[in-house]
Amino acid sequence: MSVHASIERHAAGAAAKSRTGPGALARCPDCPVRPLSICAALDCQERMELERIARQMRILPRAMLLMQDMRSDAVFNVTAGLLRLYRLSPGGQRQIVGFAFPGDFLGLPADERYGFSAEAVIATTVCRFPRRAFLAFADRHGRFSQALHDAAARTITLAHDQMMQLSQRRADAKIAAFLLAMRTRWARVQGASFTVPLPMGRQDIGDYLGLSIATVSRTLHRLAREGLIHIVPKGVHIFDPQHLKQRAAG
Amino acid sequence: MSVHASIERHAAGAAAKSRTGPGALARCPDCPVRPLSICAALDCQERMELERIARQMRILPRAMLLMQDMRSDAVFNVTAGLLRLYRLSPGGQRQIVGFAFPGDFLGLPADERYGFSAEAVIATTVCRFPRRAFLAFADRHGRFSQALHDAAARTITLAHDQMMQLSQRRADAKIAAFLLAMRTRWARVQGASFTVPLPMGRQDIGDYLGLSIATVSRTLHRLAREGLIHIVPKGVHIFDPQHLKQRAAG
DNA sequence: CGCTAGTTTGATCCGGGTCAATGCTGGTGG
DNA sequence: CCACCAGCATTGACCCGGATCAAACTAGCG
Repeated sequence: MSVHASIERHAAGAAAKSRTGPGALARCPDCPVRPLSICAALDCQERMELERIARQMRILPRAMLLMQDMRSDAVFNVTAGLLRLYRLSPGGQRQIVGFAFPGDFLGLPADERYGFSAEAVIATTVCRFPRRAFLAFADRHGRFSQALHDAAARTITLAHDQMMQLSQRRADAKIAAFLLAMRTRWARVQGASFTVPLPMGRQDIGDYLGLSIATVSRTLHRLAREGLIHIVPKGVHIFDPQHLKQRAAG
Repeated sequence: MSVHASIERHAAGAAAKSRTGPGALARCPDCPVRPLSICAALDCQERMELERIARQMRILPRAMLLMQDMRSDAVFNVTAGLLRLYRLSPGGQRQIVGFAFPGDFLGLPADERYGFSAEAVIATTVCRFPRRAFLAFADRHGRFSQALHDAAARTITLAHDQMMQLSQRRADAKIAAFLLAMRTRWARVQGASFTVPLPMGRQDIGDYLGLSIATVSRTLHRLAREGLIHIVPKGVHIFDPQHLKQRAAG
């Protein structure tokens, strides 16, 4: 199966009709996630220069954007949707090392090959930059390089947060911490909200937290029974974040 | 208790007597870990410029180098010894998010504050750079900036590796993976070796892998009983890395 | 309407946590 | 040189939470 299976490509400007309806691909000036992304470090002029090497891509649910150990020939900026980032252990099980939200930057590993695989959880759009041209651009623009480094540092912090979750012994603490983390990350994109979307399946949550699918389900329902959350299709309501924080602390 | 308690400071050149005996502090030209560190990206001229803002420090065992959430006023390059990097969860337990080996670079978080605490496991020496001056230097030298970014990317990969270990369900898989990882990291410093040093205590290993001290001990001895390793004071011998790899796979 | 993939829920088992006792080692002082 | 002590490591006994297996249930969707 090809890596870029069921991915549609568009030139950045091609589908731009200054519509914001579903399926529209915004050009840089209308980019909905610019303030969240590394592009926030660019001025109008520089953005136009960067846009010249960008191509927008749509990725259908379950389609793969990039694959672990393949040559990194492109880097990406997520503009909408959600990706799961995962590695496969030699033993064959999947560890989800993170989720990529709108505004997140992807695909610059230490060596020449991607460090994980990425596939769309829901319909997703990304800006694709050829790696060489992107690095050349970064080299010419110090502030942008700085933004890249900040993004890497944020990734490290998120990785450490996830370690804290993984090392929690009790399942309810893991789930509580997970829900709060998801709330925080969606808040960056959509603003604070009562309902926390969980577009990923139970299997994904389990592979992220190191729990079985059964325990994820059971624990969510236990938290619901205790009145801390309310389970809705593809998401939860969080009634009492404070109390949930207490649970996350263990 | 003060953060820099029981830490001795030395000007970079002060203790340099071109000795390499215990207690000697090498100047940059004699730096034992330069090829492993970010300084490898510098030529002789640039190294001298960077050395001017560096100060060597010795850190005694159990002394703290930096503390989570404190303002990051300096960054560090480890030249000898070993540090444990950890965060404390709100629940009060310690998660070791990594160990810093000779050649490792420390202390550039996303925001202005350190993301974790670092303390010496054994007697350790580091190069200390004032943060501002260091960033200014990096800004002037593109290749060095690049090296910094590579270091960050390697940190991310290591964090993902650790997630794989943490998410392993069986303790013997975690321990096996841990031993192999330690072997690899020491190999960068000392060259490949039959004996893998484990200067950290069982509690550290447990807090790194999300295991209790009892399980760490039991599991090590089970692996020893099965002939895969031999336990020595402050370390292990690895007889059969292949077989151990199999165990790590789960 | 029936199929499929995902989710919930129950029953059972086992690995690792916890608690506690014992053993070991290196450092200190008589 | 040896007795003692403190900190760490080892080992045993017991118990609990989450994995596993399996069955029932639900929601999309052709």
